[in-house]
Amino acid sequence: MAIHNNEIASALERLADLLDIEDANPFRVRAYRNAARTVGGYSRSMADMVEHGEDLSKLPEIGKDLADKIKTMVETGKLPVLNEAESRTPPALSDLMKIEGLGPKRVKILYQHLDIHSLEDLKRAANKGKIRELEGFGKKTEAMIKQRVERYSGAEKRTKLLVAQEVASALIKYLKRSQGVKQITVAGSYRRRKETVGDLDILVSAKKGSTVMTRFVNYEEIIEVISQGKTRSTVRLQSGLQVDVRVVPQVSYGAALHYFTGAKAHNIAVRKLGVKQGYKINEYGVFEDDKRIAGKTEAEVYQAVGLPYIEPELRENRGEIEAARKGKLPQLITQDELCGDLHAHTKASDGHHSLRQMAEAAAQLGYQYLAITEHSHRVTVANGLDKTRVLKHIKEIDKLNAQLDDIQLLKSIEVDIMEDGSLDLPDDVLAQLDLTVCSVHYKFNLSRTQQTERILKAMDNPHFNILGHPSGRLINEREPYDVDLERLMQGAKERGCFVELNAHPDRLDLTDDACLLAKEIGLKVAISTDAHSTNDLDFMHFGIGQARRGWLTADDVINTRPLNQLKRLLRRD
DNA sequence: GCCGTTTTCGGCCCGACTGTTTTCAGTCG
Repeated sequence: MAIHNNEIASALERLADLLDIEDANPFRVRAYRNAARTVGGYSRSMADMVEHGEDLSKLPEIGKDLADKIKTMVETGKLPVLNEAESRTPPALSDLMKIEGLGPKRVKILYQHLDIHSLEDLKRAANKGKIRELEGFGKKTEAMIKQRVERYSGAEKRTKLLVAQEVASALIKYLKRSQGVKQITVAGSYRRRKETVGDLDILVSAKKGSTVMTRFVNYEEIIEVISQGKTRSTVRLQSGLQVDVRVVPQVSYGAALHYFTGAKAHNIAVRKLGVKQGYKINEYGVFEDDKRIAGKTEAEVYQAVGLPYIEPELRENRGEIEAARKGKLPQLITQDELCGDLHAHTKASDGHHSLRQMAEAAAQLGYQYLAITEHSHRVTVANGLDKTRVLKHIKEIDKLNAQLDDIQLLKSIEVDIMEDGSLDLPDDVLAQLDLTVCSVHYKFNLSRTQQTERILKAMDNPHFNILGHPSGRLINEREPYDVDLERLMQGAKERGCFVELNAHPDRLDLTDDACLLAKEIGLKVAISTDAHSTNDLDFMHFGIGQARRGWLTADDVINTRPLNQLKRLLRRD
C-alpha cells in the first residue's frame, strides 16, 4: 500500500515535536513543520510523484534534504531521523504537546523532573499535586493541565461548516447587540470556506473593546473562558467548539481581517514580502517605521506589497501569491454564474418533495434547469427505481415540463455502478435520458486497483456522463473508498465524462485538492447539491466555496452553461 | 532545514494573554 501524504506529514510533525523538546535549532524545527504543511496540503500524492521521478525539491519549503527524506519514506515507509529521535526521547512526549497549554519547554521539564512519559503519567502527577512544585509551574497551571488531560480525547475533531455556520450566526446576532459595535466578520478557515473548521475567529470593530468582551464572555453557551483580555478573548462552547473574539479599531479592520483570515502560511508569505520592502505588517496595519501606511481594507494591505486582492478561499500559500504577482489569479466562480443544478431527488425515491415542488424551488433560485436524479433499483433502502418505474417517471417529467415556463426538468437518474463495472439499468433506458449521474453506493472495500477498474469500466458505457460523489466519503463519519482519483479523472477526460463536486455539507466530495487536480488535468466539474428536499437546493453555496478553494472558474464548471450548450457538452460521440 | 530581483551565508513573522514572576518565559494563533 502506497504511503499517504498525511502519513508523511504526521511523521514530519512528530519529528518536529521531538526535536522541539530536545531544544534543537528552532528554525530547523520550523522547517520540518513547514514541510509537513506543504505535504499534508498538496493536491498530488508524494508516492505518485516519486514513482514518476519528479523533483520534490521544487515544492515550497522542501529543499534537497527533505526531498530525499520524503523519497526514503515513500520507498521504505521509514524516516530514519525520526527513529533516531525516538531512541533519544520517548515518542509519547509528542502526544503531551497535543494538550493545550503544553509546549516543548514544559513537556521537557515534566519529563526531566517528574519522569513523565505519557498522558497517563501526566494525569497521575497532576492528581498527586506534583506538578505545582516544579519551578515555573504553579497551582493554576496544574489545575489547567488536570482539566485538559481529562477532557483530551485523542483525535482532534473539526466541525463541519454547516454546524459552524449555525453556531456563528447565533453568536454574531448576540454580539451585534453590544454597544458601539461597527462591524463583525467571521474570519479564519470559516471565511476561507474550508470544509471543516477547528475553531471560530470572530473579528469585531467597536468603540470600546472591553464592552464587547464583557458581553462575549457572558454568552450562555460558554462552558470555559480560556482567556480574556481587552482586545482578545477565547472561550469554549458546550458544543466543544473554541471561539476567539478579537476587537480592533476601525482604521485597522482590513489588516486585522487579513491577519485573522489566514491561512497562517499565507500570512507569513505576505509578511515576508512586506519585510523585503521595508515594511512591518501586523494586525494593526502596514507600517513604514512607525507610520501606518495601509490597513483600512484588505485590498490596501495587498496593494502595499505590490499584489492585487486575493480572495480568501485562495489564501493557503499553495501558489496564489506567485499567481497574483504574475497577474494570473483565477477569476473564481460565483454562485450567480450557475444556470442549474444537476443532482436532485424527489419523493419517487428518497426525497421529500414532489417534482413540481422541486421545479418551483429551483426556478426561484433563477435556474434554467434542474436534473431529476432518482436512485436506481440497486439502492433498495432509498426506494430506487427499476426500468418500469424509470420509464413512468420520464413520462411524468415530460408532462410537467409542458406546463413549466421558467425552468426545465432534465430527465436523469443517479444510476448505481455495480461491482463488475456495469450500470444498474439497461442501455435502452439510459438512452432515453438527458444525462446520467453514476455513483458507487456499495462495495466500498475493494482494493484500490479493483475500485479504479470498476469505475473506469463503467465510464466505458457511452451513457455515463457524470461520476457522482467521486470518493464516497462522509466528512467525520466515513472514510473515502480507496481509488486512484488521478487515473479516474484522466479516464473521464479521455472519454468525455465529467466529475461531480457534490455540494452537500456532509460530503463536499470532491475535496479542494481534487478540484485543483481536475483543473490541472483539464477535466470539467458539475457542482450539484444532491438535494433531497427543496431546502437542500441552498447547499449550493457550500459547493461554490469548495470549488473556489480549488481555483475553479465558471469555465471549469459545466452547469454554468445555458441548456443548449450543456446538452452539447454532454454528447459523447 | 529553507531560501535568494541586494545574499550560496545569515537571516528566518509578530503580537496578546497567562501565570509565575518582580521583568519575563511559555504558549498560542
